[in-house]
Order: sequence, then C-alpha cells, then structure tokens
Amino acid sequence: MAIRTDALTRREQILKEAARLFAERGFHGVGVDEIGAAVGISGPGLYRHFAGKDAMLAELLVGISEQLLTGGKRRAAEAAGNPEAVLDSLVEGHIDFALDDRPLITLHDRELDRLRDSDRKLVRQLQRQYVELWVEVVREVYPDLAEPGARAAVHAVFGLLNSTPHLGRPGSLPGRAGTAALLHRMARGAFEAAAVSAPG
Amino acid sequence: MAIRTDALTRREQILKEAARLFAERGFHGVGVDEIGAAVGISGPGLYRHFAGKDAMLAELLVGISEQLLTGGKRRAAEAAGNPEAVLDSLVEGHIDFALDDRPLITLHDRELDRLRDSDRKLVRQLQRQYVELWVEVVREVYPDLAEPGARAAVHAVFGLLNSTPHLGRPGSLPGRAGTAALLHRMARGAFEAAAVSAPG
DNA sequence: TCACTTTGTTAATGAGCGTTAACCGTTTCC
DNA sequence: GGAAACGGTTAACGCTCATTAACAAAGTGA
Repeated sequence: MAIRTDALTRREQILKEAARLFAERGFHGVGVDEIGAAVGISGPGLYRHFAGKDAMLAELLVGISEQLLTGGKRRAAEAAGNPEAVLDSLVEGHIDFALDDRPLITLHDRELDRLRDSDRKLVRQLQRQYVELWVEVVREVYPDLAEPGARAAVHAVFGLLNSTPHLGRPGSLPGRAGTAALLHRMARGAFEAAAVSAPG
Repeated sequence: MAIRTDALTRREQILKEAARLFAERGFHGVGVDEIGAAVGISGPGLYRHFAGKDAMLAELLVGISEQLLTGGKRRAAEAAGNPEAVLDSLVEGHIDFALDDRPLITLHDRELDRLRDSDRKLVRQLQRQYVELWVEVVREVYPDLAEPGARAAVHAVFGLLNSTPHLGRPGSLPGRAGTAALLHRMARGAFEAAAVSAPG
C-alpha cells in the first residue's frame, strides 16, 4: 500500500469533478456520462469505483460533514479555555472551507434530501453536532444570548459565510485574504448584534 | 372578467404547490404528476394552464425577482433622503419575504440554471438591479465602504437573511416577530462590522 | 507462462418522465 | 339551444438516463 503524496486517486478525481458538476447543475441535472467524461473515462466506467451515482453524493456529503466537524473539534480543543479565540478559530475554519471548496459548501445544504435514509441521518447528525459546537461557544462568548436565539444566530452566520459561491469570480473582491477578513468581521459583528438586548 | 378577492386561481394554486415541491426536492426531483396531485388534478392536466414544467419554474423565478425589485424600489422611494431608514426598510422587506415565502427564497438562488437562456438573463438582470439598489444605499450609510466590499457585504447579508429555511419549524424560535428582529439586528451588525476599517 | 485482478469499453435493458393525442362533460354566450 | 371555450381525463409516445452485461486489454504475482 503505497503512500500517495501529490497525485489524486481516480476515486478522488471522480469525487472532485462530481462535486463541481453537482454544485453547478444539481444532482439530478448531471448524468453519469458527464461525470465520466470529466475525468476522461466514459459513463459506466464509474461503476468500477462507486456503487452508483447516489454513492458518490453520499460520500461527498458525509465527507464534508465529517471534515467540518473534526476540524471544528480540533480548533475548539486547541484554544480551549478561551471562548473568544475558539469562536474566531471556528469562523476562520469555516471561511477557509467556504472559500477553498465552494462546490462542496454549495452541495452541503442543497442536495441533502437526495440521500438514502441512513446516509441522510448520518449527515444530519454530524451537522447537528457541528452546530452544537458553535452554539456552545457562542453562548460562552455572549452569555446574554439564550439558546434558541444562539442557534438561530449560528444558522444565520452559516448563511452569511456560505454566501461565497454568489460572489462573482473575477477581481471584484480584494483578494482571498481581504474577502476572508471581511467575512470574519461581518460574522463577528452579526453575533455581537444578535446578543444586544437579546430577547430570545 | 370577475375580480378575485380571496380564493386562488387554479394557476396560482399550481404555482404555489410547484414552488413548495421544487424547494423541497429540486426541480428535477419533482414530477408533473406530483404537482398535479398536489392541486387535485393529475399529470397532464397542468398543460391546460402552463406550456410545460419549465414555464412554471420560469414564472416563479421571474415573479420572485420582480417582486423583490419593485418592493425594494418602493421602499427606497418612500424613505428617500434618509439612507438609514431606507436600509432598515430594505432589510425589513427582505426578511418579510424570506419568512413568508420560504420556498420561493430557496428557489431563488438554487434553480436559476434550469431556465431557458432568455428567462435566465431576465432573472439575472432583475437580481442585479436589486443588488444594485442595496449597494447604493449601503454605500450612503457607510461611506467608508468601497464598492467591491459593499457588494460582497450585500451578498453576505442576503445569505444571512435567506438562512431562514434552515431554522427548524417548531417553537425553537421566539416567534415570527422575534426572529425578524433578530435577523434585522444581525444584518445591521454585519454591515456595521463590514464598514469598520474597511480595506476593500 | 498463466491465471487473476484491475480498469476500461460498448451495447442492451428497463424504468421514469415530460409531453402529446384523443376524448368528454360543463359553462358561457350569441 | 347550440357551439365554442374551458378544464379535465386516460393512454400512448419517445427520450433520457442509471444500471447491468459482455467483453477486452494491461498489469501483477506465483
């Protein structure tokens, strides 16, 4: 079992292209022939690597959810004891993910309902844990914010951070670093405002 | 030609149910038989009211975009001369729309690519004008914010406001009014933070 | 060398689905 | 009162598309 360092496995190529295509035209809008063509093989050749089209989507969504959750947990552990730092780190991590893997972030909340029941349950559970991680930290940083309000605020900030796919590609932004900084400031500002005179 | 006051036209029933179904399972994930069943007729009966499935989606998306734009223009005119008030009114209008027409807000940025070229161009143009309306007002309220940053901030706030579909239905929120107020505060807080030491 | 695995290929299958055809009862209106 | 318009119905068509079958070529290892 050789250790890969640079090149992508065929499986990984397929997943990457499938993610891009699914994000662009939706799960049902993309044919297997198209996915195959994107990696240089054609149509049914994909079935040597995946059980079916559904399996590709499942692996993508489970992978995303796991990556977000484990990354979030790691960051929470690294800055444990300093809620402000944890929140900043969570925001930073989510922004990195949103900026570096736009197709995946799009899929993440768009195509969940196309999964088999078991896969969907798994993804939802992972997502729930990720949200919970954020909610706990947010409530430590902003004790005035009650739990329902904190939960809603977290979802709203996810919406804010996940808006990057809608930001036109070309030089309309001050570069990656500037965009990341802008989103970070906005996220923190949104939380701050959520906590002011919080009734919920 | 009688004037309707309360009941929905068959056409309107169909559009409403189609919007809900499209939002739930995606355009390609819903069959015409299903849409028909949702309004009590079956399958091909829809073709007495629409040229095809595409036409329903087109009418929905164009309608949404027009509604948002005309509503925004009206609000901008009503509070003209007072940028703060205009921005608050725009935020309020967008929140009302997001809370009252969740399916539509979901469709709005999800299924645009399924449209015929001409329809897609029209929708995009309407969306662009709506964004422009916001950008102008935001720049009046926060003169420190340069245009690219303002544009990105507006998109991000749209993402924040459009997050309502992800907020679980039951009593997890402090009611409609509370949710609206929370989102409003967060949107303003996000803009405020975007403008602080704005490099872009 | 020869069997086996791996990774493709093209052709066939079969289901699902948008759309059209053909037909029918009811309203509306001259 | 009769004819068109309206708004349905079911059956059939045709296309797309995921999946499977059947087959082949290249590597791999005993």
